[in-house]
Amino acid sequence: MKSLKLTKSFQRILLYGTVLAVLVFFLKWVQWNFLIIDNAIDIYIGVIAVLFLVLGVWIANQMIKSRTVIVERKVPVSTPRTVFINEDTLRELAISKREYEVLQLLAKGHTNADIATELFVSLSTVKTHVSNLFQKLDVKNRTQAITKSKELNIIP
Amino acid sequence: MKSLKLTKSFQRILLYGTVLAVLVFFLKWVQWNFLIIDNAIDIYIGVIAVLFLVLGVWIANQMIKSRTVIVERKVPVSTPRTVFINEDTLRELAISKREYEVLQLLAKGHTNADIATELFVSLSTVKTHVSNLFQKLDVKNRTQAITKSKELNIIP
DNA sequence: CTGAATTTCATCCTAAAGTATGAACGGAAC
DNA sequence: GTTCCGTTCATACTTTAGGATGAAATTCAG
Repeated sequence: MKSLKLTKSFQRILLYGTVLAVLVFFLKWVQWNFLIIDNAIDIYIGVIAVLFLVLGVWIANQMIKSRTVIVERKVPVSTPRTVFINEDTLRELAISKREYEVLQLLAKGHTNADIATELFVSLSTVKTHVSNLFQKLDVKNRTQAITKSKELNIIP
Repeated sequence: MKSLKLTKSFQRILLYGTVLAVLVFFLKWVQWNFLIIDNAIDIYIGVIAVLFLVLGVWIANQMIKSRTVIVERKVPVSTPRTVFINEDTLRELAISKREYEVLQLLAKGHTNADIATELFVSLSTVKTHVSNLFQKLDVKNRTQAITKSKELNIIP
């Protein structure tokens, strides 16, 4: 990246140098020819002025290709849902892996009995997990647990 | 707007004209002084060249200012959630106003007793509404009702 | 290895949810 | 008017959820 930039700068310097050299030779030639005509010094100076004016414009254009102003524009993007799970919150609430599995199934609308079957544990175990979840989420029932979990982005 | 732009252009032309006039006087003065020194024509031409080079750069900058490119950059903004309620789905499911009120409170995690109190109706009424909702949503309990309602975008 | 946290399970009890059925009332449409 | 629909309410019953408590097995870091 840096070598490329240096190369480009070098090329530009070479270009400018060449242009200046050609210009100097051209000026010397113009000076020679115009000096034959007496008192044509004003015309000569005019030519010089125009030439350097154009050169100045050209150089400035080369230096600043175009002035680009970037305007940020806020565009609402429809997110499919909150995709990102807030794992920090999950850790803060000290919800264990197993409890989180229960929470996920609970949020799907499964009953405790369903969850017990799916996780191959007893109904008592599920109830324990659920009760612990309620305490950690600071809610009183499973519907509040679902709502709060979605608000906290700890479930999709 | 257009008159303002014309005025600005006029001001710019006046500015350029004044600068040129001042420059011409300055040049004449320089020419006068330098002609005293014999063969100082090269130095004089150098001064002219530098002056008009700078002038060219300045003019180019002035021109570029009016050539500023504005690029809009779209910044995605995450919407809080799906804001739009799918009222078509709501009508298709034939969910009545009162049932929808119950559904909204239900989705907030309120118990049937809470809903009864808030809507000034009896617990029996709420239970009836809830049962009807379950049938219309084709679910078996309130947690499934919440999940499905959110999926169908009929509640926020 | 020991202690803390996790996971597991049980039992008892209460509260809430959910089902089924019937009925009364009012408004809008036919 | 009467028919349909939404809303209201009640009663009885079953199921599920939730709370409290205790305890055993497992895991895992210090």
